[in-house]
Amino acid sequence: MLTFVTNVPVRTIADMGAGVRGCRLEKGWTQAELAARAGVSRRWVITLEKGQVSGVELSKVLRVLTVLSAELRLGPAPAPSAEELAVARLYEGRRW
Amino acid sequence: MLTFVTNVPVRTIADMGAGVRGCRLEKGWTQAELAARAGVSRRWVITLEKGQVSGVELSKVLRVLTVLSAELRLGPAPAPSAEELAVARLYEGRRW
DNA sequence: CACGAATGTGAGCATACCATCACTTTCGTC
DNA sequence: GACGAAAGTGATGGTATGCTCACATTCGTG
Repeated sequence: MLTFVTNVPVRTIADMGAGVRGCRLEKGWTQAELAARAGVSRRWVITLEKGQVSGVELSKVLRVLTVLSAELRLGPAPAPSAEELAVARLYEGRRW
Repeated sequence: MLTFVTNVPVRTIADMGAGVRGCRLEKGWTQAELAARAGVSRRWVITLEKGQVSGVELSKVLRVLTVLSAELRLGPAPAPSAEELAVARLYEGRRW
C-alpha cells in the first residue's frame, strides 16, 4: 500500500517520472525488478523516471503503475493562475 | 469547469480515451477544435478517443488534458479483487 | 430527402520510441 | 580504500506512432 504517493498531480512527464520512482522506492524495488514485473526494459524505466523522453508510450506507463499498485485518476484541474494563463495564450494554436 | 468527469480511474487506454472524449464533450468542442488547441492532429485525437492505438505518447495526452482543464492524479490503487489477482498471476513475468 | 458539419478511415512517409548489449558511474557497506 | 549492487549512459536497429491528405460515413436540422 502506497503511503507517501497519494493523489499527486501529474501535469508533465517529469511529474510522472517522479511519481513512478516514488512508488517504486516505497515498495523497495530496483529498476530491474520493476522492469521485469511490468514486462519492459530497464532502460525504459530509467528514461521514464528521469523524464528524458517526452513521448513515452501510455500503455507501458499504465502497466508499470498497475504493477506498482498505483492508479491514475482523471478529474477537473484547479483554476490556473494568471501567469499560467499568460503562458497558455503565448502558445495558443502553436504546432510543436 | 468539468462537472461529469470527476476523479475517474484510468487503468487502460480505453479509459483514457473515454475520459478525454467526456471532457471534450463537456466543453462542447469538436475534435478539430481540440486538436488545434492542443497542437496535435485531428487523426490522433480520434485514435486516442477510440483507444485504437496502445502506445499513444504521454506528452501529447498531457497537453490535451491541460487544454481541457483536466488533470491526472497519481495515487494508491484500491485493493484488487481475487479475480484480478488470478489474472495478474497468469501474466507474471511475461514479455509482450 | 437534402445539405452541411462532425466524425471516422485508409495509405504513405518521416520520426522517434523501445529493446538489446556493453560499459561507466554512483551508492552503500564493510 | 575495496567490493558489489544499483543506477545511468551510449550506440544500433527494428518498428509503430503520428502527421498529412483525401475520401467515406454518421449525425443533426431544416
